Amino acid sequence: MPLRKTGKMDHVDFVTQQWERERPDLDVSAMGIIGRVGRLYLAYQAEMQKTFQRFGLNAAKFDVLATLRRAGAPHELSPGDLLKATMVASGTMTNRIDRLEADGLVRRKVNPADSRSFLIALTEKGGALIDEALEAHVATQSGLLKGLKAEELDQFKGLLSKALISAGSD
Amino acid sequence: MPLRKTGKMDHVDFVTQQWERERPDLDVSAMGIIGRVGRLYLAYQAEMQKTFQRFGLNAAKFDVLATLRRAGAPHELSPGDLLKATMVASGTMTNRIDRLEADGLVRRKVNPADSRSFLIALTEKGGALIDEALEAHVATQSGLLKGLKAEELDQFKGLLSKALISAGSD
DNA sequence: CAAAATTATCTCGACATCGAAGTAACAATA
DNA sequence: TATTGTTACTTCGATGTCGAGATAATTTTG
Repeated sequence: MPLRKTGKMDHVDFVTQQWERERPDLDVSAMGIIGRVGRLYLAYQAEMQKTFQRFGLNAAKFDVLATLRRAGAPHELSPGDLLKATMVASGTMTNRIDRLEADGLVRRKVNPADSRSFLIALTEKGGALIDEALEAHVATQSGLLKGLKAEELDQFKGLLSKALISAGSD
Repeated sequence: MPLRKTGKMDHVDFVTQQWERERPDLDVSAMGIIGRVGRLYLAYQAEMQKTFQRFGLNAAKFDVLATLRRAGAPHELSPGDLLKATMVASGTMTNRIDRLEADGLVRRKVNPADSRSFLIALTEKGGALIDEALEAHVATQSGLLKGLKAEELDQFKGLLSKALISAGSD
């Protein structure tokens, strides 16, 4: 008789329970945490993507525009700077810049200090768009967390930081 | 003068601080949580991928094999069942099954109940591999969380569940 | 029972990503 | 200054994903 997902069990509970039946020799308790982090990440991505789409953007484009914007005036960074900030591969960044340039949201300027490089600069259009999209984005993010009280958010943030350290990140 | 990441500030703190300087009108507190969930997800993925690679797998293949394994004997599901369990698009699942079949880890069997469909079955090789890989995987997951005490893990799981509900998932 | 609607899977083109190799410019050294 | 090494970015082939449309089988309806 196969297990069924019932009542208030979420998907991660269901999977964990399946494993406990099939491999009772294994301790799958960590999966309850890590699985939920994964589900939460996907839920956040899906919701934030809707916001990006309202502005003709996706997460990749938003990422680059936002990095330029929060770098401060004159909103110019080299591809290498953007690489470090966004943690993508080099070819990926070239591609992202190409597409943003095609959209007229950034432009490649000569880098007087180093002609192997460029300065990627927000255009006027790009700056206006990211400022507007950002406002919607932070509203979306606040909405995603509105079910948690201030005290819970503090606790949550603390545990996330601890978990990041435990995972060897940051 | 650009901000610098210093001392025990993590990346998310750095980004948040940049935004507070550039857009002090916005409340970016939610970003501190959602950003950390993202970083944590990436850290987990990177580490778990190393385990998969030791067995010649990636997350996509592991996902399918594990779904078949935990479904219980006879370890057969239709592509549609796998679709529902793994939340990928239909073409993605076809591709995953093709590759696993090429590796000799699953095979397509006729579905006596419905000839539009198939049964995707673990081969002996696939079953042995996923059983072995799973043991390594749960060990990896436990290791990722070893910096948290049992009480913290309980709290964390509870907050993750609340956050999932708040995000409208599960 | 035949026609229409639904369902299950596959096909295929578009797109994003990675990362190794290529190109060009800069920096260090003799 | 000529050589050698390093750095910055781009190119390009492989891979994975999505999702709309195609195909074939099943189920529902008249």
